[in-house]
Amino acid sequence: MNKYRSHHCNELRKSDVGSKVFLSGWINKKRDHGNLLFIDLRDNYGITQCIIDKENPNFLKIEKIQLETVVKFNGKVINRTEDTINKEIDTGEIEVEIENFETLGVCNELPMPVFTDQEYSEEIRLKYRFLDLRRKKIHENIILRSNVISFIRNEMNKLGFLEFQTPILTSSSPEGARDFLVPSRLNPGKFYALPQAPQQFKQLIMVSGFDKYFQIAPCFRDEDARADRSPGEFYQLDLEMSFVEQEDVFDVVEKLLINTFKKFSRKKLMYEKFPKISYANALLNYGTDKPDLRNPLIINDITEIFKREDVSFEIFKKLVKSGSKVRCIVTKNTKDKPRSFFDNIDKWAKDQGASGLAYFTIEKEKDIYAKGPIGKFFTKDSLEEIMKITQAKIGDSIFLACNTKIELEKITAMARDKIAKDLNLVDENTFAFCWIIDYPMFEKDELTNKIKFSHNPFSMPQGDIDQINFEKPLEILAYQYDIVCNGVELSSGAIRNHIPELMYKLFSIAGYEKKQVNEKFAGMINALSYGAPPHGGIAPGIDRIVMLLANEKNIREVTMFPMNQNAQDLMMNAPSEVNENQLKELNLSLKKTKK
RNA sequence: GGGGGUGUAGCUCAGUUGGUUAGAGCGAUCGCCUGUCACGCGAUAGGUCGAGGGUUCGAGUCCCUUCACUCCCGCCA
Repeated sequence: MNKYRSHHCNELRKSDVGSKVFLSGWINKKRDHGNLLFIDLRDNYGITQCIIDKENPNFLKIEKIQLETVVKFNGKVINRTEDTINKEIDTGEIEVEIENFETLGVCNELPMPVFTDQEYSEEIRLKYRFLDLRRKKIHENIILRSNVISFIRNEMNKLGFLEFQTPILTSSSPEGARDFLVPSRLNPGKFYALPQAPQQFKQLIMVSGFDKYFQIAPCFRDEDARADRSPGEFYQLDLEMSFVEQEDVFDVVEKLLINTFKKFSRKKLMYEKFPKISYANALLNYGTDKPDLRNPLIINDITEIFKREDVSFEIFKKLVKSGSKVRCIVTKNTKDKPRSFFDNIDKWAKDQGASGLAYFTIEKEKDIYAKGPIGKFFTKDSLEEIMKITQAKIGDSIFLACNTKIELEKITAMARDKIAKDLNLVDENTFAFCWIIDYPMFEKDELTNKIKFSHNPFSMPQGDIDQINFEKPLEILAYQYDIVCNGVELSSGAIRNHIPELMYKLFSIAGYEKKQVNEKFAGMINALSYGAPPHGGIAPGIDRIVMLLANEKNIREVTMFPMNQNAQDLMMNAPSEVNENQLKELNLSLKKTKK
């Protein structure tokens, strides 16, 4: 038995009544009745109520102890009377009668209270993160994170994956996000980069013959923060497998995620087998490549309707003639919704910078007709055609917008969320996973008009290699895939291109000469020339998985020591200035900045 | 880099149309209280109203500039 505690603070029960114990923990709360004092003593495991009265010579001293002081109490476990039992806590049937005490860690006046349900500014929470982390909700989130990670690690081991560490100091790569750079003392003027992901290393592990690899890998990207994106660093379950096709990766990850989500959440899973949606269809039907499938609304293209003779909605017809498209969202059985419902959505769309959302409702008296401001422009036949394309029924309403493809995707995606919210269509108690597949290998940079890799330059293009038409690079699809859950992008992965000649070819389309590829991806391109197995993998984001499981909207709620939006650690004062000597050793000098 | 929101006591917030000495709860300090579990009661201390400038007889409140935090866009192979 150690000198600090015989039991932790969530251990004593009725059966312990009468025994002498000693507990250590934080003073969570005092209730001082003047001649009788209740103290809630808290540790990682729970709370035990301790009690002392003025008969005890220590009473006055204990009465003065500040909240959050760390103390050790010696005492006797006593029974609580029936009417004083606290059912809220596990130790609520007993209490500890304090005999004497020892202060183990003093506490100054607190900059923020620990025991309250109040929200505080992030600034104060991050500066005093060690106090913030004592609070129940976030304390439990961090424990959840630990449990999720060890569960995943265990599952991966069971599946025969080997866990390896890869370098943190590596080389900068030209593709992707901005790198964090680390100057090299021994190589003046040269820099390491922190890895954006262990991408090349995990492929090299496959070339080295290890067959199945995983790692809970830190990834570093110098990009601006969002609620679901930490600045600087985050963690991925990085995994890679040899001799696999896309479906083999899907099998492993799908089972792993289903097991994990079933174990750590009570929410329902909408699909036990993740639906697969092509990138092109995702953009068409949801307006985004990270659709929230809890939302049942679907976007349809009805451009063709506006080429018909019997449709007289001239504004749209004119735009369609000049290349615009028309897409629509059907809402089920909304014919009796008040006018304000429709107008609010139209007004909302205008607030988003769109030209609004036109709408009509399909009704039937003798014949089918459209009711609403633009209803008169549609004939019975054209409405029947719309109903065929969109699966709309009588009593349903149709919201439509006309614009270029990209603008339409943007506004319809937002409208889909907005309308579902207004109609309360999203079941918050559900997880809806899906795969997004068939990503294009290349895309056109809107600014420069140049062809660039749309995702991972190491992905394998689809189809027979001899048959690929490199003249039309934008039509080449890749074995590249994402997992999306509730509209959150959880991971992306690919079957890799392990054929050097094909790699050079694809890089040349994106504007890289063979020499550049050899320089920038030296380790990997070289390795692929010495017997590389076909391989592929994926990397689900750990932080976002825990965020979903903890039902949090902000990634800092599941991160122990996060940085703020400006990538500063307010507790550790990072980043900070360094002294002249350090700079000199690194062969660096600082430009004078205006201040 | 751009747009929105917020900034008043240690913490969370209120503060009307610009008008007397800027308030409350929690926390702190002091006093009373033997069954509370958000204990109760009374008192005291605690303020550069984020900062700077302007309008005005008068600014927490209106205007301009600026800073911090946050959400979003850009960015995130």
